[in-house]
Amino acid sequence: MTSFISTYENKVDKKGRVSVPAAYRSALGSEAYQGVIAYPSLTYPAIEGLGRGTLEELNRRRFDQSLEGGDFAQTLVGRSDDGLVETIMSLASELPFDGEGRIILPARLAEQAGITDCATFVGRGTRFQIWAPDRYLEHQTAEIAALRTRLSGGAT
Amino acid sequence: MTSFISTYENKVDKKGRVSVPAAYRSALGSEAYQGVIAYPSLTYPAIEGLGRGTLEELNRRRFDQSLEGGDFAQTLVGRSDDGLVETIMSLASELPFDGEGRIILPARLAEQAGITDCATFVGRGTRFQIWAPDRYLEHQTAEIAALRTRLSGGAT
DNA sequence: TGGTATATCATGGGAATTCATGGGAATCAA
DNA sequence: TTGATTCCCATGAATTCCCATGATATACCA
Repeated sequence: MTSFISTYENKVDKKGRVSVPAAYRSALGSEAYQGVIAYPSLTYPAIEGLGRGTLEELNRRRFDQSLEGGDFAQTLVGRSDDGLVETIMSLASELPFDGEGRIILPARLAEQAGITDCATFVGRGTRFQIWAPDRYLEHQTAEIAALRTRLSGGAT
Repeated sequence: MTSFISTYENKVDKKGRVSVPAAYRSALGSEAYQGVIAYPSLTYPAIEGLGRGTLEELNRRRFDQSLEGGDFAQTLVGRSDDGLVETIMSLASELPFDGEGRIILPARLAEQAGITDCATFVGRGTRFQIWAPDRYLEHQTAEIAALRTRLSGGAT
């Protein structure tokens, strides 16, 4: 299982290129396709990222499940209550690495996340996110505060 | 299952390197990747440590669980009630051993734990902690006193 | 039992490699 | 041609690798 952890802040140059942290790249090491899948977060001003292998496993499991359930309609015409997955698929881009392990952030995604000249890569386990550094700082502060409250109130 | 026990105090050199106690290293012996995962404790001024295998299993189970439950959206956007795992992933670092079994403490983690030139490794079973020696001493005293009180007050 | 040899371990410093970053040349599309 | 994209190479800084040392513990032998 590919695991993305830790956070890194890298620069975005004039051409829109950013180095994907070496640790993330080596986490993807075994995958045939060298690059990542990116799509906008629907809940935060951020870009979501996946390895290609993760995306494929997701789609395969979803496909299998709809066939086993006999829901052929969903498989063929996507008539499903869960439009979320399909919407994301349409918004997703394949971003290949250049020789130095960089990707080019699609303008639409960068804009939506408010990313200009710096980008923060945030590991989330099986996926990762790319934020504008200042927005992430803000978000992270709130995120940790919420967790601390919960932990001090409940179990360890 | 890897088991970390006992307490060790080691030096941190100018480069931020510390030897991981040999006993901990041999506890990880069977794991393919030689190193540990570290993240800040959210309740103490300390660093928490795990074997990589533990982290991988955590991510794998989370991934499988969301797919089997048909919650594909969670896999894609992490729309979930527990931000706990995702927050920890963002705060965690992979610390590989060098040839001598040392790791480099990330500045952020060391600072948060108040560690400068010495570090105390504390076995906690399936995970371990790294403390500043003086803070740990203090914490340990309180911890033991609290236990004594609880035990003498409760059972015969 | 005493003493020595051997292995393991924590620690230190210097050299070599990796990594992020920047710019220019080559390629492609229109 | 013109604009954009991709490929290739250069650079400095940070990191990792490699070897050396001393201390401690363990094994071995007389």
